[in-house]
Amino acid sequence: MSTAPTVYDVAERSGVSIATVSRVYRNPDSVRAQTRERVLASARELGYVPSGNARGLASRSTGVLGLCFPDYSDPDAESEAETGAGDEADDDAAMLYSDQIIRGMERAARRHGYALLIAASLKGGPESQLAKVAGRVDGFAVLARTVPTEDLDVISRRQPVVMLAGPRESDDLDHLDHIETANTDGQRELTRHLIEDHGLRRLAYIGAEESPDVAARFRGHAEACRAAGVPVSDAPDLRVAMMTQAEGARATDELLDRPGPRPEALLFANDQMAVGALHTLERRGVRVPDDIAVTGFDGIALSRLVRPTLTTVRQPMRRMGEEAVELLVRRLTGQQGKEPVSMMLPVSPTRRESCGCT
Amino acid sequence: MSTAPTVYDVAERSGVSIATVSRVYRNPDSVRAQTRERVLASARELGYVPSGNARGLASRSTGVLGLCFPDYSDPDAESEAETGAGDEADDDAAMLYSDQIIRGMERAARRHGYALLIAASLKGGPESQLAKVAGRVDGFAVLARTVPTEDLDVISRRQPVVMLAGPRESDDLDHLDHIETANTDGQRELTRHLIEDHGLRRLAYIGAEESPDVAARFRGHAEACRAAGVPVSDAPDLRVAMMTQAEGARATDELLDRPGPRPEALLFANDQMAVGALHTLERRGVRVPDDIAVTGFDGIALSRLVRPTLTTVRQPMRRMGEEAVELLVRRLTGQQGKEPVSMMLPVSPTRRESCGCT
DNA sequence: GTGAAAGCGCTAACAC
DNA sequence: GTGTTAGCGCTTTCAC
Repeated sequence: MSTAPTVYDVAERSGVSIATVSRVYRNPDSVRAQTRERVLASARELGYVPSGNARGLASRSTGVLGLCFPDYSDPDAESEAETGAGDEADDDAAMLYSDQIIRGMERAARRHGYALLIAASLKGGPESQLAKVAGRVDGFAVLARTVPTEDLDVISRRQPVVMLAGPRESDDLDHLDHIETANTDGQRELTRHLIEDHGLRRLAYIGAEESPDVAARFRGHAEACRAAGVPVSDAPDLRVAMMTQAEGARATDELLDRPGPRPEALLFANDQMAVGALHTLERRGVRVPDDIAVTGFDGIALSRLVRPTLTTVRQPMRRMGEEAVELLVRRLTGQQGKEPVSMMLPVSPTRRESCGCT
Repeated sequence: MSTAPTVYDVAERSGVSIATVSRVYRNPDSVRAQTRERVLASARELGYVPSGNARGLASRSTGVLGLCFPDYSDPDAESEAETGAGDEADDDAAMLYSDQIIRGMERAARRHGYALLIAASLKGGPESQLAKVAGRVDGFAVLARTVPTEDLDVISRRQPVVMLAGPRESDDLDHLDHIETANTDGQRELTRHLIEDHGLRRLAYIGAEESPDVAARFRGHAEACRAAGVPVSDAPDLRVAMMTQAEGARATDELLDRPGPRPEALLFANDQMAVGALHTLERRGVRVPDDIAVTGFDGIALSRLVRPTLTTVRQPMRRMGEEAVELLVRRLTGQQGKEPVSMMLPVSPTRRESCGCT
């Protein structure tokens, strides 16, 4: 792995100038075939590969798009741990959000000739992965709430940034492009379904604290309740810290142990919690959906694997990745005006067994 | 997006030299706190982010690892298309190999402070994605048969490269590090199970042409047959071009229509084909596993979703990604000797319904 | 603790 | 077609 050969080495070995070597790689047709072959030959002999760094520096573009997402490793490990024996589903069947988005972005990036740089953002500060990614790509997407707002603000001044999933955080970031899913619409429809089609009226909503996504979903829930004349509080009936299976299981116990009539339906702000609830309910001998309905949100693979299968709202994460890339590419090619773009992707309420359908 | 601010801008604005600005980002402690704050402040005001390219050029390292994988988009689209209505499983539940490997690599890379650059390799030539990736990373992994051997040969002279899945191709690449799974062992055990535990003797093996993985798997199959005195040919009973569901379905028809006694078991070289076979068998009214056993290979998520659930051999793709990163990092830090490493990861034969178990 | 200066390997005018 | 010459923005000795 001594020192990598450079244009100079190749130029010297093939008796041309470095400019010609460069041309062979950038625009082969601008070099006489014979010369080109000679250059390519010595490049091969030397083991020459153009330095992406030097190229990027000189040409001011990298041909790479990026994605920053939250460090899910902890919650993930946790959910794996408490899933318990016999249920390997979480381990490899469950595609995380980030996986889906990565896939979508990679596909779209490929179509446009870009590669994809991915990194989970750990710590903040100047040493953050965010800065690293930002410094190495032509533009990138960030999963909402992954990084401090102010950092994004700074970075978005020098390159296109698109925020994914999760509403606009504040007016400060109003100049950022932004793609979200129809959280409110999806939850409103699901709640309406429970009320009108299944005749349920005692609904309990469970979500995390301080999550804009949860807030949007709860808003839809509340709207549907009010529209149907069903009582609903101003906030979720129960708030958890992390939206994991463990927390969903615990929340279910707490809800069932509360005095007063048992809820007819448990509406969770995500699938993971709903799955945890399913476990708890089975343990307690409460039948789903006969005794109580359960719904989730997201449409993760696991939602189709559990029994009963989970009624949920599917989010088009893959498409979100694709749209993000399309938008970035448009920005980079100047096809997109100055105005910030705000896009809302439709979701798909999916009725399965846990609400009493089928 | 005008022109991005540089060290010079920050230096000037904060009244220090560019060296100091650089130090603030590389080694904050080597700068007096007061100076540091001043620099950071103007950086923030200017919207400064260090250029990864310039950094990489000057320091000769990128802090990025790479992965090149084959362009699966065609086969994937195909399998999605023919899956037909009502079966959305393929669409978002099925994690592809590459997804699993990406996840494994990303996790491991993160632990070591690296980001991950991923790219599907399309065309060959100097313009290939391979060269692009190679030029932008400190080291990378390649899914077997993704790129021409000679290209790898050249590149591996200047940076660590590890081949994933699939045996050594040739002696030319003997100096490359290499991680594979125990294809032969896994298939041998599965075939043995069918013969000894289920008493089956008329086995048909279906695999692709020219795939080293298939060759290794078939080898295990043949060994198990011979060890049990079961007749077996020198090659798979049927060879397909692509290992898709469609081909698996077609192959099943062909096999069942052949004259002579019907096979007691269909052993496919991957899960996708086996799933296709399941569809065909159901259509023809052949019961699985009562009338015929079916097995796959890989352990994709879909294998657990189909009915009957598919007996298969699970490959630890995620772990493969992790091991690849560990190996690359060891190479980069000089912790790994000069000798090429060759690693074989164990697989997990997984007995489910389609072979008659459970 | 901070500054000055010499590259890192390539691209992009601009000449020839 | 091909060569010359400046940088691109940073890191890195080596002085001070």
